[in-house]
Amino acid sequence: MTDPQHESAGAWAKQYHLASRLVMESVLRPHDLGPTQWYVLYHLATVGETPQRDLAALLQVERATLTGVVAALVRKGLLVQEPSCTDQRQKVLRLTPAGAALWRKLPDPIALILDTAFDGIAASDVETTVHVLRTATGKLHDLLSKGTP
Amino acid sequence: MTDPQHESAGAWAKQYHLASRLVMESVLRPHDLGPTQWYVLYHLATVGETPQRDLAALLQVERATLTGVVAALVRKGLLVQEPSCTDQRQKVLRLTPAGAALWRKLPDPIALILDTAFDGIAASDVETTVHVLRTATGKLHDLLSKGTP
DNA sequence: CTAATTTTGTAAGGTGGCTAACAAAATGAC
DNA sequence: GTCATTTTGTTAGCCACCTTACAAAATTAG
Repeated sequence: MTDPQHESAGAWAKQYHLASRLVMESVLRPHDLGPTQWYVLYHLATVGETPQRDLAALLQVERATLTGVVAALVRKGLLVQEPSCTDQRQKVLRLTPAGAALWRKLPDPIALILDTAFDGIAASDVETTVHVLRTATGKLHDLLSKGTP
Repeated sequence: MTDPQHESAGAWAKQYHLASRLVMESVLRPHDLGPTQWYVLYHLATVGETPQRDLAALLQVERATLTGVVAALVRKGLLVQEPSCTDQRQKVLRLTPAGAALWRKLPDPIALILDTAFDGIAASDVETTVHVLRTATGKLHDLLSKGTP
């Protein structure tokens, strides 16, 4: 899906993203977790029990997507999903002991990626990159909201 | 899937990538094409008939993935897949007249994305961005090839 | 020439993303 | 208090990508 004719910052953002996802997947594969599954565990382990609704917003995935990811983790016995006592529509997610134990053994793929990827690159250049990509992303979102009212 | 704790250049590459894919999908949706399908048409329209094997390498997708994409386009009558006369394992892909006609009517989503996203950003900043992302991507690939021999 | 190996495409099954339609619970209007 | 609306999660169906395993054709070894 790379496009040799249009080689540009756009293509490189994609290349970087794919490479970092490959690293993440290769780190997590031995533990039988996908990247999104890891993010869910990460959040529950560091922040504690969380309503599923909030998690969808935090991870920026659709409710329906999270349903599937959570179902996979519940199937593996790593977390439980129980109805909130104050609002019976909501479900609260919490690590099981097995989930917490797994988390303790898990490497941190994000730290590995950042340490590897930006090692030796000037901080100011990284800042410029973040700024350019953030600006570009904003413009694309503007286009989307204008183009599709 | 964004990760507020680790918000960094890593997350922004992803954000940009997702935004550009959304733009591409919204441009192509009226024509009932997905991004990868568009890239296949793009290549066949600008370069001419191509062995499926080569196309997989050019688009950087797995052979198995391309099988599905090509099948969808064949189903729509936009291209044909015929065995090579010199090597009967290979299949050569070529636009049909219908595919060529559709291509002529199609907008160029890549041009739209690049024009929108990087408009008004200093060329030197874009160059820095490309350099940082390319370097970071290279380091991640190094890690992958060393880590998994 | 035959037998082993490599190359090419396909099939099956999983992940993770989306939308749309739905049911149940909570909330607001009146 | 009842009825309409909003919120929450699930289901079902689609897309694009992956890996593994396979079959058929081509190439290489002997």
